[in-house]
Amino acid sequence: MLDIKYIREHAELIKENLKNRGVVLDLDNLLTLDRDRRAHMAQIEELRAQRNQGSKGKPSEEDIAKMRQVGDQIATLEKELATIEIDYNKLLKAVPNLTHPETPIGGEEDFKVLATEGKIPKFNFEPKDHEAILLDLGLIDFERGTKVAGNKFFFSKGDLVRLNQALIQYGIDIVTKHGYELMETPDLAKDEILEGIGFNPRGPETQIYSIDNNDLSLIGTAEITIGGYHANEILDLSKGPKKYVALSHCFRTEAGAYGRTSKGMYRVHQFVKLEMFVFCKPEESEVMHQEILTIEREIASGLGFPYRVIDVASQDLGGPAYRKFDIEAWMVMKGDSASSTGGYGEITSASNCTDFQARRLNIRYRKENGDTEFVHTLNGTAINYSSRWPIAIIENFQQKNGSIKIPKVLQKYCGFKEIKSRT
RNA sequence: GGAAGCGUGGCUGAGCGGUUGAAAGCACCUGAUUCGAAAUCAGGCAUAGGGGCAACCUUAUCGGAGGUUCGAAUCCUCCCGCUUCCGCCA
Repeated sequence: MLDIKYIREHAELIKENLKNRGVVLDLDNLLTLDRDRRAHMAQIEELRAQRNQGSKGKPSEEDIAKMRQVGDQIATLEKELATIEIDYNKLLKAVPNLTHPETPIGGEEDFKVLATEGKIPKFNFEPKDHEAILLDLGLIDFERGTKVAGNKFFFSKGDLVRLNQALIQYGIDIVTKHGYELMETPDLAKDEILEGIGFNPRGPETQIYSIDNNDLSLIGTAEITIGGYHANEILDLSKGPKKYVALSHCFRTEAGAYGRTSKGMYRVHQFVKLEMFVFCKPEESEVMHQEILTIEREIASGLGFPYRVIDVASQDLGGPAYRKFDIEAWMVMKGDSASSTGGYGEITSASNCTDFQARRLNIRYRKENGDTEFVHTLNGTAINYSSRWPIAIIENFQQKNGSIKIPKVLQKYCGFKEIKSRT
């Protein structure tokens, strides 16, 4: 959520930003509602002042009659105000965050490549996608996953499970080394927390599973629970930013997702993710954004598959992000023609959300002069399993004989150097 | 899941329909006293919104949301949380 004062005073800039982000929204209507809202508030306050004055001490019968009238007027105005505020809040929450000046303007394809690392593998055999490899090795069961929980759920088995655990151990060791406090979070959160972070828990376009007869939803990422962790708090950031790394399950309905990019574990309803989250002062957020990206690269580079870093374009940012860096790993499954051996697929996303989330979650910090100010929040993927990180490993390090070489850094965690068929 | 009790400012804690944004104490800040400190004395000490160049004015907030009333921290309803007891259970 943006500050209405800022919107009021920078209407043209906001309109430009809406255009750049491809968001259609009637800003003039919001400004009209804002004026109307404040006018109503002024009137109500005036009448309340009258009533407060009139109701002091023991009023006479005459005063009571008069105040009863004032009360009726207040009630009428309050009803009008409530109606105005429904539309006002809906519109205000729909205004996306401002955009970093260096963010490329444009759609999904208009990202800017900031860095490329590693060599694209050259296979002296026909490489397979992870689904085929894992099925051949007997380490994944989609059919029974579907039987038990529905399409896009699956069972992981044997050494794949050990690989998953190793990935998390490896990720935890690297991130905590950088001073991030390790947490495990609830896998469910209240709708108000989801909304504060910028998710839409219910409604036709939601990506979130919600629980019936309850205000709880399954979280799509630990970003939700860690953001909520400090909701309605005034933080002490005098000793530096608050940095967390949190492990949770992630649940996504992925409504409408289909086609080639949904193959195997790329787009699933449930996975596990280790997520970094930072609360910091506004002047620190750009540096923290770089730090998160650096840690993500350290994790990816250690595993040894090729990847690139992109500066995500304006229309692909989502509402809360001011700027977003994605790491995309090379994956065989991403080959989009018979001639190509692969393509890039997103494995991390690091967002600087400035004060957009903090404003709604009411998270501030105490400045040295005693004032409070909204913090900036940032989040970024450290690593995950049952989804894209194992894909990158399995597809890049597959061998001609159908086995998978395990990156050296993982071997001490999982206790084996390769995954091979047991038959 | 059932029953009872409770949720008031940074903390302790009064108030249970009418100058109560809220007594008192602790903590904290300023000043007096002191060579300095302690003690003592005087004063200050919540947050957010709206208006005003400003001094200032005004509204809201006593777990949350509604309701009753001319008027609610105080009464009613629902929700959330905490404590204790019972039940159930990894």
